[in-house]
Amino acid sequence: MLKFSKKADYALLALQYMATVQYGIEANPRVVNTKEIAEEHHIPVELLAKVLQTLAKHQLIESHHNGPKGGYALGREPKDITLAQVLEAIEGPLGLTDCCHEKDGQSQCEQMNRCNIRTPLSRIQESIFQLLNSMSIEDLLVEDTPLVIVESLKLQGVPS
Amino acid sequence: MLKFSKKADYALLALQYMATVQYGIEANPRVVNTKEIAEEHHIPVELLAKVLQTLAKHQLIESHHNGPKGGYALGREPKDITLAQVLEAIEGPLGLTDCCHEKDGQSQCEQMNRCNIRTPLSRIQESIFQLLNSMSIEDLLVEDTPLVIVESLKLQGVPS
DNA sequence: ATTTGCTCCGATAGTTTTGGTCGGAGACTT
DNA sequence: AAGTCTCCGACCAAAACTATCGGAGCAAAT
Ligand code: SF4
Ligand code: SF4
Repeated sequence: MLKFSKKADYALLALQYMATVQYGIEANPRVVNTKEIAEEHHIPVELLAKVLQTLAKHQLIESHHNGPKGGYALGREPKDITLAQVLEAIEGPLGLTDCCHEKDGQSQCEQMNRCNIRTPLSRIQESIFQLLNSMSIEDLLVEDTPLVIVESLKLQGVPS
Repeated sequence: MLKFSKKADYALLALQYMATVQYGIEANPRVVNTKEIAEEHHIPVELLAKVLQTLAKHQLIESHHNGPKGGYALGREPKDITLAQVLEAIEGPLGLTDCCHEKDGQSQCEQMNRCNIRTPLSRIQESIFQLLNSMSIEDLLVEDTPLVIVESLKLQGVPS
């Protein structure tokens, strides 16, 4: 739990790659095909294909099925594609708990009536969502990404 | 993905309940047994039992196996039990990606070498972790929890 | 016009995770 | 000694995730 799925990971990888091609330092705007991305990152081709299809269906990328020169390209500028959008495209609407976006009656959680942790959790949920929404593909676009782990980034003072 | 498991949910529910009993407004310090919590919240008894065992093993609660009057009680004060601790107790160490706490070589992710999204993602991971660590059981302890959804809490300005 | 290389879509296996169950051993109270 | 309780490990079923396959359609190159 609380972990990205492989598909989400692949999606981000692919988007980052496409963004680099189109908007990177050595910008070379062109469409890229599935196989290219897959081989570049050692991702199973067919699975990546389906991920890209899903992204296309959600308007995040555009498919150019133009025979041999077909492929995909970003649908908008990198900064207009937030991580939250990507994640929601890949794995339905995201929610920490079963209860958080329930429209009709209590279809899901049996203990909703007796539940005292719902509000605090939905608050956390909201925070995470905003965090994910505040980052875009552009933020992944740093060339020469250092592989060191950020050991202690400034804690952005969560109010107690 | 990016969702609490039932077990984690049950754990929080149970901890909240125990905290209420011991530290709530009508404080009535006593040990509570598994069945009581389960019936109170309509949780399968045996599953909750295992969750509680796990929590006990991680020192978050104390087991008092004293025959008929046995049960569990919090091991520390509610404010000293953070959500991150609970989650890690229930589902191993939490990490958004497969790559984030790898000690030895690249056991997991095959595309780690070509990966340009690792650093940004680990930053997000870190933010979420700190968020989870900044909330404790005490924060779940509000009596009469309002069921309204918090619409817009302060976004803690992620530095660009 | 035919071939080629691509996207697209649905269906389908294999595997892992999760949710939930069972039964026995140990410990304390009565 | 009997009865309840926790404890612990093993077990099972269902769902989700990962990955694979096969075929249809389309546009450019030949
Ligand atoms: S137990 Fe509470 S927080 Fe968890 S899913 Fe049910 S209503 Fe939501
Ligand atoms: S693709 Fe990159 S971010 Fe994802 S698990 Fe692998 S190394 Fe980590």
